Amino acid sequence: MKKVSLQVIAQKAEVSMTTASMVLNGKGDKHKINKTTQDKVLRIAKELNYRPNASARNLSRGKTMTIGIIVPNIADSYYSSIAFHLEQELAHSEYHLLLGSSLEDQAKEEELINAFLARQVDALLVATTQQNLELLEKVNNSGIPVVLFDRHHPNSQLPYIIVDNYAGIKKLVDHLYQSGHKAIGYIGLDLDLHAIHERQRAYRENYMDRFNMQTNYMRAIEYDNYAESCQQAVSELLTLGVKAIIFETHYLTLHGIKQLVELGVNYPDTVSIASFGDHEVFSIFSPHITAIDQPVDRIAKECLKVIFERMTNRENETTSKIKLEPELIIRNS
Amino acid sequence: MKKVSLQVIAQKAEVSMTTASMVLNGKGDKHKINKTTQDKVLRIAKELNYRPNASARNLSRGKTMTIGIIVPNIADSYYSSIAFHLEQELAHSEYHLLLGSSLEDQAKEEELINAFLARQVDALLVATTQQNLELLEKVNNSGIPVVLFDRHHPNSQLPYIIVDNYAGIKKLVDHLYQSGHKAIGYIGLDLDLHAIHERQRAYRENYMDRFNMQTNYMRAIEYDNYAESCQQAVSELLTLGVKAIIFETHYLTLHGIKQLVELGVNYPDTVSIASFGDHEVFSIFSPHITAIDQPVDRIAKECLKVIFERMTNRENETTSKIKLEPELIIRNS
DNA sequence: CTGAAAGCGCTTACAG
DNA sequence: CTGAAAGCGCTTACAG
Repeated sequence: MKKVSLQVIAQKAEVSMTTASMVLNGKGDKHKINKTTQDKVLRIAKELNYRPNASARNLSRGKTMTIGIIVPNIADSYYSSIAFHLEQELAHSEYHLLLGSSLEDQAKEEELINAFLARQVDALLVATTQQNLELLEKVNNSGIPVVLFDRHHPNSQLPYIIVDNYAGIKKLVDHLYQSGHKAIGYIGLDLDLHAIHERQRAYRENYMDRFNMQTNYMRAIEYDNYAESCQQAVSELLTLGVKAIIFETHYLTLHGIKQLVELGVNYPDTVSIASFGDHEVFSIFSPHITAIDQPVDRIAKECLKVIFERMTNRENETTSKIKLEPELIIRNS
Repeated sequence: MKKVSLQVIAQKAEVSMTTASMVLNGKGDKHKINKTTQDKVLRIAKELNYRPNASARNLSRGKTMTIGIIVPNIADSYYSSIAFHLEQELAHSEYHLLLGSSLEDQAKEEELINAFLARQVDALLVATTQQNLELLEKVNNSGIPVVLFDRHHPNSQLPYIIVDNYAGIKKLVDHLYQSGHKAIGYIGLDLDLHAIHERQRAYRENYMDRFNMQTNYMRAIEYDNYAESCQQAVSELLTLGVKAIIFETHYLTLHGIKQLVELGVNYPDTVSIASFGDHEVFSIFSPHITAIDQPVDRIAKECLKVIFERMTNRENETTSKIKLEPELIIRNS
């Protein structure tokens, strides 16, 4: 498995590198190259197991056929399944994904953006911390398509694909209320993200304000040690006599359940629970957990659609802003 | 954000590209370049927000600072957390991960290997389908370090990091037996993987053979529709009067539980369950699930260690074969 | 201490 | 129909 270069192919086929290159790039017909010549080049390339050196190709084409994707945490099932769907969509293209986790950290995200740019990614997909929006806009304006997904900021002009966070929580609140619950708690994160603000606003407006609640059943906990904080918040709300709890993310739901189990509190008998964000296991363990489903496959598809549109029609500056309607899946929690 | 190249930096700093390049690569001192000159170059590069073009650098260095990782499915929590740990370990290096899912498919895996090679990855990490071992060995011998993880084949000379599959299942069998179970079922996959064979052999030798079991409580189901098949297998085993079930992977366990829940079969009262492969939720929902834990962080660390050793000491041809001892976590299932 | 120049392996206008 | 040659943006032996 010696490195076989275009030059080698050209020599063996007794043609110029130009010809070899054209044939191998499928431009043989376009350049009206002899069928026989084409076949010969192709055959030799195959025999020698020729793999064009992508670095060289990238350099001269100015394209790398790679898309950078930055998420808070690739170990999070939500993000990993988006990555999976992206990958599947790209499977029969020449594109590949370069992966990075920001851990919700501004500096780390910035590093990743810069590193990916240095690597000349053709596009950037980011579930952003929202703290590098300026940089991302510069990048986007400089010609490298940037698409935000999962999180965006209303003041930013960047294209995005998100789920309607407000609507999602509203559905949860309405569902619980209609099920007869008056004391509905909410456990969320204190992250400064628009998505989070929207979810919390939905809870406030559709529950607290609407029913003029006096007691504050809402908790916004620290992201850094959300596991324990979440469990503690559950206990607090329980003490306050809450009869239902909405969790802002699937992993908060998981930790909330953990606490209920540890406390021996029965759900939904003693307290109902509902999750923004579905999880594979919510329809496995008993009782099944009511949740807002975020359509990962659609998110992935739309992201790529926007990217490829922007990569082809440079003129088409229609900033695509897509807000998907999340679905309420009523189960028995 | 115009593209600023080395040339631009060199001009502004009034030095040659050679000098600029050396300084920016931290080789200024080595080449005894004037402190003042160095500062000037560095300052200008910073001002202009210089990002060296990685394609060009790759081409001339013959290195890409990227590691290809191929897993069966990045949406699988086990693989995504390995990817996460790899990424964290690499966070302060210049390395990044190029990601691919093979879906247990030989052709797809081969495509990924070839595509990654064309992209000149510096190393390849693969949880292989075991069907491209020859190719992988060629790659490895050609100087690009290949490390298998999670799966390997005894006949292959490739370095690997795996967990002791045999020991893992043995621990599960022994644990269940010591807990008083005589009728222990086993639900696994019919994939032709050494890891799988080892697990099944452990069950056969340490349970079936050892206790001379007449009835076959073992099921090896199709990977392609494992969800339904697994649920069906659970029902079958239950009918046979099995009092405990060992699941070969964490996702089989999940689907097994789903079936028990649907059937209204109580665990561990009616049937005990144990999982090869831990999962975040096993210690959340009640009852907690007894499982064999595969140390993802150690796997990630060892993979990189082997890779970097091989990348630095080309002579050191010690094929590293590491088998990690998996831990039995006894919970109440 | 610093620079001119070759080279990495492709692609692609240009010429014939 | 096909080729010679410039160029992509770096790195690095070599020379001084």
